[in-house]
Amino acid sequence: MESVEAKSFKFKGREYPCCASLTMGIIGGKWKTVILFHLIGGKLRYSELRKCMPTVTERTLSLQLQALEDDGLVLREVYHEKPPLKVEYSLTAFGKTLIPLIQAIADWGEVAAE
Amino acid sequence: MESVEAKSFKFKGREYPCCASLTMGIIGGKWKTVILFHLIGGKLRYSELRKCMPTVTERTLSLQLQALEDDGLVLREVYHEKPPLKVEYSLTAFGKTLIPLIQAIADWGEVAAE
DNA sequence: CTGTATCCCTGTTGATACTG
DNA sequence: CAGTATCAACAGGGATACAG
Repeated sequence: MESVEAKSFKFKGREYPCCASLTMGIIGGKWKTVILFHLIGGKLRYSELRKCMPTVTERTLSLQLQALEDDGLVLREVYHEKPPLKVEYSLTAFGKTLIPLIQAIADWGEVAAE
Repeated sequence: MESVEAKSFKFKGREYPCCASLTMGIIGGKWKTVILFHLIGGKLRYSELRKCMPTVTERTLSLQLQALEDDGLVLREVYHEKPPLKVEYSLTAFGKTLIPLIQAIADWGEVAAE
């Protein structure tokens, strides 16, 4: 059909009108890129993430981590062997495909900062 | 000082806790990357942008364009020579520094789309 | 043609307290 | 240690009508 480009992009059941908005729907929001950025270096415990991001609340961090996990970007591993509960977060293989993008976002932010 | 990394990133008077969140503060939101993506190809009139983005409302498109203009990413040129008012939007030099990033965002979205 | 003015709804984020 | 529950606040975004 020669209609005016009505094609849409789908991901996990959500629809987006543009490939750019699909990406933003996944990594957008105030904290997701920050979490992903810190996870580039490797696994981090919940408490380590909080130290990296002192201004986020526990609730928000928890919610964003869940969203990232649901989208398959982040892996959550629980070690409950002994009382000091330990949970580690890391990038999945799919999440790692975002590394160049996250790095570019961080780099641009450094340059643009006054 | 050896404090726990309290440095912040500033842009246009706004403060961000991380270089990644600075970038997202500028190009984040539901529509900004879509607008920038369409402007990569060159100047576009208001009505042309609307055709590219059929699902955005006039109000939102207008607000987002203003925000992009305020941040110095987009140039707004008005031609009011004859009644059919004409306004063209284009990327500024500063806005063009975002092209690789926007392109990467769009590319990732295409690959991730199901 | 290119917007702005209202009004309202919703999602996201935050503060605080509490639990396994 | 690693969260969840609850409540509250706010900004982004949408519908519609109107203006330069």
